[in-house]
Amino acid sequence: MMDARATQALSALHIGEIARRSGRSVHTIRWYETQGLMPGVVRDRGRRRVYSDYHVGWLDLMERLRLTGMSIRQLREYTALVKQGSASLPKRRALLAAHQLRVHAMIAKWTEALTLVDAKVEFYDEWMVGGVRPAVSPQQRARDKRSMPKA
Amino acid sequence: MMDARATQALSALHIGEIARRSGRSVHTIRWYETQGLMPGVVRDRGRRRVYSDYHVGWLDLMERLRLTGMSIRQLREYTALVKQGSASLPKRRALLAAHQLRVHAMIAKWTEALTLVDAKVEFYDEWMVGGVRPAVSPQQRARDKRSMPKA
DNA sequence: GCTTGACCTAGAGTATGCTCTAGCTTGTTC
DNA sequence: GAACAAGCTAGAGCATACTCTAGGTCAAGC
Repeated sequence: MMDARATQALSALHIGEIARRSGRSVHTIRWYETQGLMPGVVRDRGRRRVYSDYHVGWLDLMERLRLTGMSIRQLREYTALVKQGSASLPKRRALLAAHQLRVHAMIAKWTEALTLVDAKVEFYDEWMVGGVRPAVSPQQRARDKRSMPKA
Repeated sequence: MMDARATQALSALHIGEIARRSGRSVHTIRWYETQGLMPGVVRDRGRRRVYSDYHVGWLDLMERLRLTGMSIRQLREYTALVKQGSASLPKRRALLAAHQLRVHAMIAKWTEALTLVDAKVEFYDEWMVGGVRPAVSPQQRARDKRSMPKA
């Protein structure tokens, strides 16, 4: 049976290992720390950064938030809240919920923007098949599509 | 009844007007031109750029493609194809269709990334209501959500 | 013909988010 | 105790996409 020290040792990771597990470079992880995005990083006697499994999950969250368009500035705000402990729970929840709303709005915007691209593709198809430029402009077509999505 | 010259005159726009109509700055529109993103721009006797209604629609398309993540480099490729005339129709269609696929893939990726944020929000809710940190990690919760979306 | 506003070119500056280099220290292995 | 990998800090460099400045030109109204 493993004792607490052994378990602790198993989840103590140096920067190279956490870089490998998170798919980032060591440079990026150190830069994240300078930007205030890495809570609870301690150092060993040789001043090396020591991470745990927690940080693998943390970097996963950071990646997802970045991927969905959250800026480094906002990630810093969120990280600062996490560092404050459980008193900041309502604020953390609000920050993430606001982000969710923004992402859903962005998806709606993208979907809307794609209507014109859809229309362009169809327009090109007709043009290629018919050999002549179709009369209806893709802009008009996109408007039609939006107003009558089920037609 | 309007003759061809009058119609032409009506749709002849200077850069300030097209900036106003497209919601961009004149700087940006000139910069787009240097980047090869403005096909068919002619000059008047005083070397001023002359646009038409076509360019308003063009800038709308550029905006939608940018918004959905297309890079300036790819917009340049697309514009170059448009400048080549109808011989490039199959390539244009392919470029736009590939972009559509990328956007749909991106939306799927975003939706997937949001599962963890959803889980975090629920986790915070429980934590706030219960006063103690819930046992299940948001990472675990996100995994559960993905594998059993209907549970 | 002079003022005024819009336009012109060339190029510098900015914001964001990394990404890498240089030069040095530390821990481990033989 | 020497070699070597991995880590450290400070700071430079880079890609993308604008955004703006400086210094001049042009057209239209008075």
